[in-house]
Amino acid sequence: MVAEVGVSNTQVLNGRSLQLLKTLVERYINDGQPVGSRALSKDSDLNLSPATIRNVMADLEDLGLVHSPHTSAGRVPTVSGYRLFVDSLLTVKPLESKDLTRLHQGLAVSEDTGDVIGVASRLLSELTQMAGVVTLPKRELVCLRHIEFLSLSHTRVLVIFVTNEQEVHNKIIHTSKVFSPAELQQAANYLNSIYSGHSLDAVRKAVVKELQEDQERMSQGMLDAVKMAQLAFDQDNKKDDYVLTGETNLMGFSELSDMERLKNLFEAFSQKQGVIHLLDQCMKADGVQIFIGEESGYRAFDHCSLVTSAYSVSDEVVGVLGVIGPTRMAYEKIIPYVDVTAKLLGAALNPKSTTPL
Amino acid sequence: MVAEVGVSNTQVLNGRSLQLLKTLVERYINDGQPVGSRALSKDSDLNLSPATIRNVMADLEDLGLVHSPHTSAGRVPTVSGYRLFVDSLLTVKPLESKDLTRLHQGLAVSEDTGDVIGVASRLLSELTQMAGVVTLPKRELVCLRHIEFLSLSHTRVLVIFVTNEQEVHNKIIHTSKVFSPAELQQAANYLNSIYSGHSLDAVRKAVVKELQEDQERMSQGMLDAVKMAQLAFDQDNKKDDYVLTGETNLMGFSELSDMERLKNLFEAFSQKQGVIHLLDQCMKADGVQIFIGEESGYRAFDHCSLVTSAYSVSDEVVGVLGVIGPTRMAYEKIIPYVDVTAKLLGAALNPKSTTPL
DNA sequence: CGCTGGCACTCGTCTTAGTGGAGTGCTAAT
DNA sequence: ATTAGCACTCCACTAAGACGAGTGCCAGCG
Repeated sequence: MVAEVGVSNTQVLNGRSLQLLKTLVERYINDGQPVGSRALSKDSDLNLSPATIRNVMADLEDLGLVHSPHTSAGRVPTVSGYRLFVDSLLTVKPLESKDLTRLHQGLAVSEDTGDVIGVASRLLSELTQMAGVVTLPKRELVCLRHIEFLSLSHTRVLVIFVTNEQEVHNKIIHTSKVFSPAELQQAANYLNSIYSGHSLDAVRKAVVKELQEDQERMSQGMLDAVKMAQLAFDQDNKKDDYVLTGETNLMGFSELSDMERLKNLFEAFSQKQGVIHLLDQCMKADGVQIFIGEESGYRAFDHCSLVTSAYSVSDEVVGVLGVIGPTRMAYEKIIPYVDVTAKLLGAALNPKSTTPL
Repeated sequence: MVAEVGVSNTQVLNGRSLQLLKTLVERYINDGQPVGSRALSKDSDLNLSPATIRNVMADLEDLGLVHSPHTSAGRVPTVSGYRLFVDSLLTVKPLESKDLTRLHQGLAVSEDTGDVIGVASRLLSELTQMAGVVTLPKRELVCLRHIEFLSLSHTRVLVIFVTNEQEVHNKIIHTSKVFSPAELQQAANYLNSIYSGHSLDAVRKAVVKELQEDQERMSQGMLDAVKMAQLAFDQDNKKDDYVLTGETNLMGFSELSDMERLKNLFEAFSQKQGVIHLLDQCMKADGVQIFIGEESGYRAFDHCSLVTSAYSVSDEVVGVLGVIGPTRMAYEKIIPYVDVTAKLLGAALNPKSTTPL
């Protein structure tokens, strides 16, 4: 049932030890109490006496997979223990059908709520009873549909652009000269005719190139338009961001009942950049990725785990979503939640049937 | 120094009792411990023995202004006690100059960060070390500057409209027939020419009126435009909302260290509607308003106080801002913070110099 | 050699009892 | 009206003891 697995230590764990580690982790995840040899003896179907189990536990402890809070307590999995568990021992439970339908109806492609990201985040937190997080799609991979300029006053121009299906972004730029509404309209028309349908990243690059190379063969109007486009799509136009929901769910967990910890965690949430960096790392790999406790490298997350998955639109990874909860979480249920949500969100964002502008 | 004040009770408190209540509240706010007769005797400059003070305290307790946690503890102000204190006894401290400059530079009118609301909220939480909240300006009092329609697919039309200086709103509507981009452009032009510069509320009313009365004398194009406008400005277009920052500051206070309470509070924050309703009540009155503890009527805020002030643009109240913290807060400092911030925010939002579109 | 029962030991948790201090209410005296 | 004095209450803290859970180790058994 459980294959043998080599660990960093030269020693090889046999199937029985792994089996025991597995039931230990499962049991600990269930009731949060350190689990003793007697309980383990009953829970596992190995028919071993508590004494034997104690010997095995001593080995596991030597390997750093479990840990005893104090002399006369049972064992608790360490981070390495959890890691081994999720990597090799975990038996993922399929999603319950009611949860699956819940996800489907929430992220139905027909919906044009304009806030699919928010919906996905709420679904994650609702289903898992922990915190759900979804990054906004990467703008490099987002395609421009329409751009518009509005004069505010003097040289202040409001740029509005629509991406993908229905996302609207806006930014104020300062132009070098004063434009009439008609000129702005013309510039927008020009840019729309050329760049509509291209990714923002591509547009940015093209704009830079044009300004370097083709200045002489462009009309003044075209030149103005391109210059404004450059201002509009300037680097950190819209900083990476994410939607986090269900933070309050985290306040129920005993491992986060320490106010200091909780405060640090919530501060990390509102400062965002740490979380963003963490999530960015998950963009690289496909499929479900997990950070357990201190693995994340951020002190605020020391007692939390993060289960993430990248989501893709037309086979291109555009963002990450995931669930944040205490290290002691039901990974076997959370993983499929995250996995399926990522896939459905990708599908919902797909520019599919709708005809281009 | 302290005037006599009638209370709901027929009995009238003399100056001495009030003086004592005042120092009691001040002292309690300072160190959070129930204050005893001996301490009060030393703190007040009345030169009374502890025994006398005890008699006064018994009176105050009968009036429900103070309360004893248990037999041998000092007294703690009740909600009524706090109320009397802030209404009649409080000596407001002027703002420290460094805080004043901080506010001025943060809300300097020249800034066009586009996020003055967020800045105001952050300033409030930063200066008070509690949570800052600022409602978005009321849309009824916000004036339309420009409207634009973009066809998404079939009958789905994206409406974008700009209000005041630089705020951009968007919404997707479903039209009854399919429009060409040119038709949409025409409709937008028509609406802009008529309604630009009017408040959203006025536009909504005018639209309804036109549809009822003047249908026959309008062209088909005008009719379509007005119908779309109606969809766009339909009632709860953009629900009232607010920006809340510094929630984590609240996690340090001992009166909110109970996880259950804290969770309720944070859930109220994320559900928003309760807070919105509370803040709406503050729109009516001008100047600083205070809700102490259970006065708010929301259980989640039972142990919190809310110090608010409406902010106005050109003498018209458009929103509310405030500070949320534990009931035991330094009102004499918080009040001026809120007061000044409201005034500066109003000034920063003023359409002043910028010429209309 | 692996497994098991037994036993002494450790340690956290809970209860109980005891002590000290802070602060009150009441009463009698000024 | 104010005050000093006194008995009383109640919380907070500490110490001690009982209990229970679980361990480590050892000796015996297949």
